[in-house]
Amino acid sequence: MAMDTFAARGYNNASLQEIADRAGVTQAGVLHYFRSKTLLLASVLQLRDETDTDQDLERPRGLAFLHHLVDTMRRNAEREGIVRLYAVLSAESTTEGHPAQEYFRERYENLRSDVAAALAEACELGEVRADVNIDEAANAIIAVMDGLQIQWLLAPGSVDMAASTDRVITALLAELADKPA
Amino acid sequence: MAMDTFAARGYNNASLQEIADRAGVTQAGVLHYFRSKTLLLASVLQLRDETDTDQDLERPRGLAFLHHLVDTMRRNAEREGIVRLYAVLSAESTTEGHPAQEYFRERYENLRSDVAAALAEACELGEVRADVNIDEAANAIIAVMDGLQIQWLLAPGSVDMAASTDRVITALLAELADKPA
DNA sequence: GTCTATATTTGGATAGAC
DNA sequence: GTCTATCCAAATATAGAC
Repeated sequence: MAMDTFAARGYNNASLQEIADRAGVTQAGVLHYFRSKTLLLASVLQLRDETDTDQDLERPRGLAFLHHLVDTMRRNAEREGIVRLYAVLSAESTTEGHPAQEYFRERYENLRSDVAAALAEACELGEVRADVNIDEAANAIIAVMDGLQIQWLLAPGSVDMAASTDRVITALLAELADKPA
Repeated sequence: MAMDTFAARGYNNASLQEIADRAGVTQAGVLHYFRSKTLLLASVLQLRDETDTDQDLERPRGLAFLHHLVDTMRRNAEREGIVRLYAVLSAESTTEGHPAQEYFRERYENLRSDVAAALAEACELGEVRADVNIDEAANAIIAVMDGLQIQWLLAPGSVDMAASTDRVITALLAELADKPA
């Protein structure tokens, strides 16, 4: 599977040869199916999205969504491949002309609005105001998950991804609920 | 300068040719100086460390250290190159056999103990107990900075790195100060 | 549809001239 | 010390046989 190779090596350093070997076909065979390495990457990302969205049929709201994020981190501690895939590709995508740049830009945009909405719901702020505090907190929650994954990949024993994520969410919620009072 | 090329392309995708062009020498000239691409990367990372440590002669303690982290994020918003260098290389380093893997492992280890110490000092917990909460919070603070950088590189207008970092630190401190009471 | 063979380019690295 | 020239390996991609 191509996904495993991209996960192990990133995009730039992954060769079609290695991907082909792992899939049990020739390098030319891979290119016959996907027309280029870039399109192969796009297919891998699309496949992962479809697999993931099949699991969460309905997006939970408010606190439930935030707890769902913590659960995902807990599950991720058992899926090193997927964690590395996203960690490496998202950072790689910030380089000039990377083929996954648009993908990750959109991905983060969606994540930001989802998390911000969940935070607002959890605080019962409704949609009254587009509070800048909410956006800052949403960005921070997404960031902490991404950053923890890198630390965890390098030193799994020193990082509890779910616990640290939960701590940040709890702390931020306390602040958000406090201040407007 | 090699740093700029690694920052723009990451390690894998950066070619000695491009580095040489930017430095105004030939590709062979670069390899004469640094014996291999791997050693060149090591030199770049070492140079950056020396440059940075010249600035902070003495490590501040407690709250001052945490505020220093926020200041660094504020400064980083004006140094896209350095931000990208670390964001891309640290994620790349989690792949198999990456030459910067040991460097980042140590770097995070040091960061974790520095931030944990600062948190303990800020809460006046002294060194009484190696509280697991402190470590979770320290990991989270480091993580939020790393994650924010990736989001910021992809969408600078949507992310205030310093503000989000400050928010997380403040929120976590409030929690830490609360609970043991 | 998957293979073999090959074209084409590019990468890192070395040898030796100046 | 930096250059030119070159080597070798690896990568993406294409053409055409089966």
